[in-house]
Amino acid sequence: MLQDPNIDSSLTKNQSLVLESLNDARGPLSAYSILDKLRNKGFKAPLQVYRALDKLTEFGFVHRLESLNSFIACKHASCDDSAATAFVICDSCEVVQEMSDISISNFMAVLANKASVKPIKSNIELHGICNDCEKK
Amino acid sequence: MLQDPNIDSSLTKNQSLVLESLNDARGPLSAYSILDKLRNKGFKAPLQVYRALDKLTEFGFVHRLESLNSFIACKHASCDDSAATAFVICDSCEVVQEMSDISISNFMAVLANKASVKPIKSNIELHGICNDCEKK
DNA sequence: ATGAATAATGTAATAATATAACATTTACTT
DNA sequence: AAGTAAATGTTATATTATTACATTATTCAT
Ligand SMILES: [Zn+2]
Ligand SMILES: [Zn+2]
Ligand SMILES: [Zn+2]
Ligand SMILES: [Zn+2]
Repeated sequence: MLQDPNIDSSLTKNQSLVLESLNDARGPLSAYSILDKLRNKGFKAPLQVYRALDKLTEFGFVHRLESLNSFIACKHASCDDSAATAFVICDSCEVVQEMSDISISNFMAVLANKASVKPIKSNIELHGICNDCEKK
Repeated sequence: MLQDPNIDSSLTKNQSLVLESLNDARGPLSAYSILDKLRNKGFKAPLQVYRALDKLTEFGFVHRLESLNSFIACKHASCDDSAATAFVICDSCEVVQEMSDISISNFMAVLANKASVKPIKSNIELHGICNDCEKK
């Protein structure tokens, strides 16, 4: 084999296929729509997708959008554990912006402190109408 | 009838029953666990619960926890539309704290502005381990 | 009061999302 | 090569949510 077809050689075949699907998509995908896209690559059962998504999420390559029951490839070079991320979702065109800056992490740290909770994972999703859709 | 049994007389019977279930619960409930609690009050189908939850959410009496696919009664006198709310969830004991102050609203307004999006609804959920569970 | 319009409900069927269980294969370590 | 851990294949099932359509209750103008 001349070249590793995986984007990241540490990924397994199923993980690579799922990540490619998400990278190719212009928006978030449900697990079952990923399954449908990968049926011609041999995928037959939802668990193949969910297992790959679990790992990809663990690695930080994929995020789950809780309010949409769907998944999206990380748009950042690396969303390490310390960096909290927020998603801004247009309810009209379904475009998702992934925002990740220190002010988000700081805000969540303050919130955790106020609530006397040791933070594990934060989930911030803002639904609205994007500029382009608003103009129409 | 001497007295209206509803907490809020504007609520219908099904809405009141669902809200009472959530008020009685010590944590968030799934729609199906609400259904089970209300079978002895005549509930037979999930739609009875989901329809009541839709209205209660619209009125601001109930919030949906997206990351848990579950619902919780609002702990504030009134969570009006302008006040963003954040939920802090202990992954060990499942206690949920509802936080609502102006800094949360301000933070989401800044986020919306950065993303050039007109905000509709925000969802902030922080998972962690609460003080009590941490000590154990 | 009466009838039209609106809102809420009842009920059955089905769709959409996610996991459990167990056998098999592959990759890594020694 | 043998042993271990990780990943995969496959079937069945659990959980969450909605569609569709008939019925009943409430509201409001006449
Ligand atoms: Zn990311
Ligand atoms: Zn848009
Ligand atoms: Zn509230
Ligand atoms: Zn706790």
